[in-house]
Amino acid sequence: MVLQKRLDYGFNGFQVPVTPRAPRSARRRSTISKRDEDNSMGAFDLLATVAGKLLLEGESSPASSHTSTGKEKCSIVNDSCPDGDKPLKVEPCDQGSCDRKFFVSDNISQGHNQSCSSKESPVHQNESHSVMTTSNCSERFVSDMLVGGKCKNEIGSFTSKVQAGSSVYRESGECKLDGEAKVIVKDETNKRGEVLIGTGADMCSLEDPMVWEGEPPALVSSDSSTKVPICVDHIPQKPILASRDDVKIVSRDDDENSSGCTHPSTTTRYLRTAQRIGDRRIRKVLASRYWKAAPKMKDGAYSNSYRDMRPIYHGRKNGYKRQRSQMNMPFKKRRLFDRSTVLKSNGGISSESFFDSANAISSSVAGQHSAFQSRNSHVKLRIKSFRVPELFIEIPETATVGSLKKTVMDAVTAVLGGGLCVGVLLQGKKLRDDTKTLQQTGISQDDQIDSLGFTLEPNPPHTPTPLCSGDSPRMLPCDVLQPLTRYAPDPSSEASLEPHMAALGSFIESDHDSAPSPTDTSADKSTTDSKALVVVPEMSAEALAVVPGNRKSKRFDIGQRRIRRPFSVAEVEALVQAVEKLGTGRWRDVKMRAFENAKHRTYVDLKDKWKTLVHTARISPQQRRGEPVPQELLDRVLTAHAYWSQQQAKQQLKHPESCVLV
DNA sequence: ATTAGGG
DNA sequence: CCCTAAT
Repeated sequence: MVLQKRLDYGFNGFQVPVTPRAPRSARRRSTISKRDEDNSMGAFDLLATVAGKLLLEGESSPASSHTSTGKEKCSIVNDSCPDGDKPLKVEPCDQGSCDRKFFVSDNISQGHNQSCSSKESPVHQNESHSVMTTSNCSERFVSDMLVGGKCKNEIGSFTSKVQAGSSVYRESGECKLDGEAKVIVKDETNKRGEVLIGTGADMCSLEDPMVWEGEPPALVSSDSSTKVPICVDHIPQKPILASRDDVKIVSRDDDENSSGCTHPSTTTRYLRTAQRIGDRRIRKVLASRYWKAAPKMKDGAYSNSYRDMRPIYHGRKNGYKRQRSQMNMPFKKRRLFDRSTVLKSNGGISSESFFDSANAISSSVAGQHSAFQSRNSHVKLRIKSFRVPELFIEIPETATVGSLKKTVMDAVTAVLGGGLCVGVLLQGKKLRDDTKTLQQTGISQDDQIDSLGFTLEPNPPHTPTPLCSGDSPRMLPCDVLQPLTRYAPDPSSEASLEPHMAALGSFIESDHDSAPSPTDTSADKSTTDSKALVVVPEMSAEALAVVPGNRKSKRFDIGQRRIRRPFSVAEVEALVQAVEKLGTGRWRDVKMRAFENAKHRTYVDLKDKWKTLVHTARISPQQRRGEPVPQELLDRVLTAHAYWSQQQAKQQLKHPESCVLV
């Protein structure tokens, strides 16, 4: 048996909150709640436009692992870059079938990585590029974001059409938001004459053939013969004017009704190895099923266990076993094998531990978005880009590039398809009342428009709720996870307040609505610097998982494995304390007592955690993994376990009749 | 819906 | 964490 080497790539800025499957309880819930509807119509229906159309597309796409298929959305462009950072970018693309709008490639030049990219892509050295590499990465992508086409709202209450023109600004008369406002996402030719949307090689740095393996990603053009790849991070040497018709993307939303939706959004993040220098972490992590999705992988390639703590040989054993058993498995079961292969981590460059605290996909609209007041009293906005939270990916060295692409794609897709909703921030403050008009909120005012921001959030925002927050759990300040806030050298991150994601690791659910967002404090900062737009805090992944944002996300949700959320010491502490008090057979009570507000922790989870705690306490410290649990707690675990085991035995002696014969 | 255990 | 069986 060969130990499988896995490459860990921390995607700074991806924050991949692989949308966790909704808790069972949630999954059982009714389909579409009122809230869903409300949210679906939330701010500009960007959710539907952006998340729904773009991301979910990957759902049905075949699992292609070969780069030769040209179906991958994730591309690793520059392999010449040493071990250090491997920039990746998520780009909107269209494989012709409009199956997916995103793909990831890594051709972003980085400030500290100039030598690499410059070699491959001379263009990176030009002035326009320096912008990206230095402080304006995200900004650049903003323009990339093309939102357009017709999108029929599923709720059917209204139709919105957000369009993005290419270099030529265009306004759609059909664009309607709640019948009140028109949002035009415009991609304007920038001053430098750079156009983000163009055709063919002009658009992206194709110096490196690897960029577009197979068929070049392109938008579906009205003229089917014309492919319009959208790569924002590569600044075309010359401006390319594309007519609006050139950028039409067929929406898959409602096959019958949706005609076209264009909104490729691009985000650039850096893909980097989790550790420095050629350091490839060798881990055997993730359940074998995580990797099952990666086609063409040999048995040995499968990860062996999800606990990262099992003997290697289990890997093969399990992989084989699963592989076989899967064949005779009902679909319901089988689907579980195709789960996401991504884990979310703190993404810290040097951070070792996985930690999926912020389950929030808190994607934020990074970068500036400019707004324009049109003569029709319409508010025109240009959203430069949405930030995709950080992702953490692990993949065997033996995996193909294609599988890596797919893995990344899946991760991104999972995140985006998990039910995103759009949040609107003004002056750094979140606008929660969806019923207010842009006029009322001030969005339409010239002086306010620059402080407007959008965020992509993992879960539908709470509907406007009363001031009282009693209904929602609050986040404990403790257990703040610093690493989470790490982002790639993206200038926009400066503007974004990182701290917001901090507390997500807390076992106490945070309350999106009531918890003051860090953003609030920087309102003035946003205000003046249009570049620094929003930041999006909030949302706990949990919330995300609980209520699918829309039908699509719902489908996506199916079979989605819950994201792994290691227990924090604080949680362990709470668990231990509760068990000491209640015993080991009353998980329901333990849950209610200590994890009432931690919706993502079910009593089964607690029971399982206790099980592992007992195990952990029994093994040598050297064998333990993950965030170390204070020995003191482990001692208490053993003590409590012993005590309650004894109690249980006593009970059985007293009431043998209740004892089940084995 | 819970609990207990194996995977 | 998932999945099941048994309550």
